[in-house]
Amino acid sequence: MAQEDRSTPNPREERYDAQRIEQKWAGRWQSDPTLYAAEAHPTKPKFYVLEMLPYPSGALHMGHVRNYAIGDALARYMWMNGYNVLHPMGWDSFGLPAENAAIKNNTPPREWTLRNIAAMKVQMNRLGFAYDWSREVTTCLPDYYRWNQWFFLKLYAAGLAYRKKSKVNWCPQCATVLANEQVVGGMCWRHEDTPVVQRELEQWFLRITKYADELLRDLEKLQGWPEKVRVMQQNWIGRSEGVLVDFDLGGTVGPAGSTITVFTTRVDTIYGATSLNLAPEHPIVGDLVARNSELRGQVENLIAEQRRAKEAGDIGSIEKHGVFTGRYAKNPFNGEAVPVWVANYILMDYGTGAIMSVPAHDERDFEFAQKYKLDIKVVILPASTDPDETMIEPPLPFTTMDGIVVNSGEFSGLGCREAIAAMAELAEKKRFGKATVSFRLKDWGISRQRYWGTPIPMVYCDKDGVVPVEEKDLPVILPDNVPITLAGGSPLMNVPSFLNTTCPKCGGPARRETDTMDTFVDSSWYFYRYADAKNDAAPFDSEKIAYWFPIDQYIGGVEHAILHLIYSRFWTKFMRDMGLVKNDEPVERLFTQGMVIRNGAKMSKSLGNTVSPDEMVERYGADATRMYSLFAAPPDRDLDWQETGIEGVQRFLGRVYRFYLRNAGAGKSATASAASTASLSPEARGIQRKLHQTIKRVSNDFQGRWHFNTCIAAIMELMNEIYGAEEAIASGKIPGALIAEVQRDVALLLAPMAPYMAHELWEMTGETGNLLRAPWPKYDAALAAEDEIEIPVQVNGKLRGLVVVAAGATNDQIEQAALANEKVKAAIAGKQIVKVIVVPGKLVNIVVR
RNA sequence: GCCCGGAUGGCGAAACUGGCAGACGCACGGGACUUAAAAUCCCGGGUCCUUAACAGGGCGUACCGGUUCAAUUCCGGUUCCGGGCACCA
Repeated sequence: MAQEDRSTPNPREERYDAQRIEQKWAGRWQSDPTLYAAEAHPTKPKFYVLEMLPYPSGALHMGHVRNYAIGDALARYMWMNGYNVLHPMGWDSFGLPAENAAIKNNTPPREWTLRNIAAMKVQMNRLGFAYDWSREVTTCLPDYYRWNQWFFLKLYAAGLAYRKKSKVNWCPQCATVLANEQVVGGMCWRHEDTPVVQRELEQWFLRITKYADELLRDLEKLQGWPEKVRVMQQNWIGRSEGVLVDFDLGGTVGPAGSTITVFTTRVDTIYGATSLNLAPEHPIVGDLVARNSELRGQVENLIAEQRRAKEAGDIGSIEKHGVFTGRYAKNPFNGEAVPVWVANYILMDYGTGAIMSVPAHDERDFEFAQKYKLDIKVVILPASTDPDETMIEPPLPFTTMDGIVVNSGEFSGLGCREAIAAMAELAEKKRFGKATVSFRLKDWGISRQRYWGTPIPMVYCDKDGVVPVEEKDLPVILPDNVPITLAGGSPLMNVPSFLNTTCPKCGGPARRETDTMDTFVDSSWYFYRYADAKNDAAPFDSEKIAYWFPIDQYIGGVEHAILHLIYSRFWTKFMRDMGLVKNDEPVERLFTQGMVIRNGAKMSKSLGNTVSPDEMVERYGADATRMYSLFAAPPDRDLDWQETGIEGVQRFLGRVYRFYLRNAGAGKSATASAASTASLSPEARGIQRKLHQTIKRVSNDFQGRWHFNTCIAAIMELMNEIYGAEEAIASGKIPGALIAEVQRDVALLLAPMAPYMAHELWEMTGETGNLLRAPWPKYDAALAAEDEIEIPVQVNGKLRGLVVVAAGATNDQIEQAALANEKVKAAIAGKQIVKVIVVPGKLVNIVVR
């Protein structure tokens, strides 16, 4: 084999060959499992950085790459800043797609899932993400899901898991139940075209509503979360304060009682109530219409209509109508009898399913009352300092809270807010009502009639009823070889060896629960398991949690702002109350990155605008792929993927690489060590200044707002300056020691964003130590400072000239220089100077007349 | 309807605290190197007007108005785009 001649540059060497470099380092990194291992450390500060774990669909998509590129950059930056970093990864690996795949390809869900995990792990490693794989969590394996079951038993024991028959959201495509949170505009969150229907089923619920108040209140603590997410959760919890008031129907009505309790946030308007409107599904409606078949039919129609509207997602826009029951109810405040109606715009699942209708002061009631010519009684007037003006009739409906109550007996003359308090007090005293709080948040239905999930560890015994599995008998193993169909009902019902068991109480024959858990249970606490992933005696050791928690930085898509993040918060609060953890909240700082889009639309298979990470890595390398995803837009904004953009980043990396190649051994050949600033040539001083300015900009962006696009731009500027100084380098005006310093620091600055390149460059400079443990470069403010600065001079706010002054010039000196400028002189010639504004170091504005 | 974002060249974007609008990159045009191409390196560029050219001037950050010596930035109003919530009583 011919030896290559070293005196002539080999063109293949000059080329930046991403594949060669990245394969080499990937091999080294994977052979050292301790490289990214985190351990509790006595002196180093800890930093737990976490990205949302993926569902193992089989391949990463660009959204993952962006998410993980951000997290990895941060993790590497923190390592280099001396932190003990925990940066784990895992797999949200239960869920329906595995069953669909099983049917389609005749592959068992477990096999399909584990194969996908293996494939995606290869992708992640190829991309160079620095995860501590010794802490890997795979939620579909018994060593994880047994703790789901364990937690379920604890929740059950605490009265926070309960079973009830209820109307549930059913997706015909998934053939299973959905939580309220998974219904998006009446459609299944997974099948945008499939309307969700209502079914009545026995379901397991978790009592998240017990924590509703705390979940709301603690949002205040989450100052490290995006405002947007906090507002979304606040809306979702939907707390509203109101008053319950009992209206008496007079005499016996039926099993559902003889009073109707309404919920209102505007009890101050109760003297204006002119009817009482019930949800069609309100239990008392049946009693009210029992003796009238015509009415019964009409109510049936209302129920059907409401259900249809709910399924179609357009409840909220249907025309209001209703039927009069022929009955009257007594307003306990003024003794008036008001007609009782059943109306299609009243919902059973909010408040009490019954309202008092106040047409004068509620838009919806107003619309309803107009249609049926019901009375409209004004009881609120505009507040005014002028008593005569107060009597002006407002345009109806008049819904303000800033009004004065009138025609309301003893309450007349009060402001709305005072009236609400006084009326609530009276209601409570006279025992026909009380102040209360209503939430939009509902308990979390976790039963799924599916195979590929955590079995709910409960048993049904004819003698003892519902009995929990004993802790020592966990895990309840999900059996293999289960025939999967998408017909209704859990596939586990057809597995006798699973279904038939013995009662933990009496030992007699019993049946297992065949429903499995919502996969959001898995993701509600997985990040705790990372802290102690191999523990087989407990979900985790509380001391390890105390060290690592809360998560310092969580990064993921905003699509999880409600579901995953509210369940996780709930789970943490429950674990805290159990005494397992000390933190009230799981996540200190949350970052939600923007979507990756292409041609202005979200990437999706149906649009055919997807970009494959594998293809990008193959064509441009992992570094270019990662770096482009950081460069193309600030991380919180949507990113429009453009093929030509990634080429630019690749070109830049090549440019950096060639700079090192051409100046190999710069440091060694240098005779002088770090030359003193005074002795540097102007060219060298320019490079030195730019280097320190660059370190400053990059460091600031990492610490502050994470605008990686601008820190990459800063490094590009530095390289442009270096290329511009090529002659000075060749002529020796720039000392080797300075070039070596640039090379060292640029390798470090690139390390979080382009780790392969950074490691290669680091090695090229002759360094042998682990780059991740090398300290992040420090800038010297004095070296970064400019000697002289260019100051724009404006005349009447318009740019008229530029003057160069020393960096420390006084305002007087700057002003003199500005007035001496020829262009400025011309612009102010013949005019009178009114004022001269000097902003030190920034600008001069001369105001003339 | 309510709440939250956003709007800057042909494109992605920058301007962090009210102080030169458009850094950096893409695409494009020109040049160097090459037999040629690729790669690489260098240069150019918001827009309109005046000019043979050198230059110079006007306009310009969605739109209208305000505050200020000075506004992409602050205030008031409007439009469009994206997201969340929605007969929630």
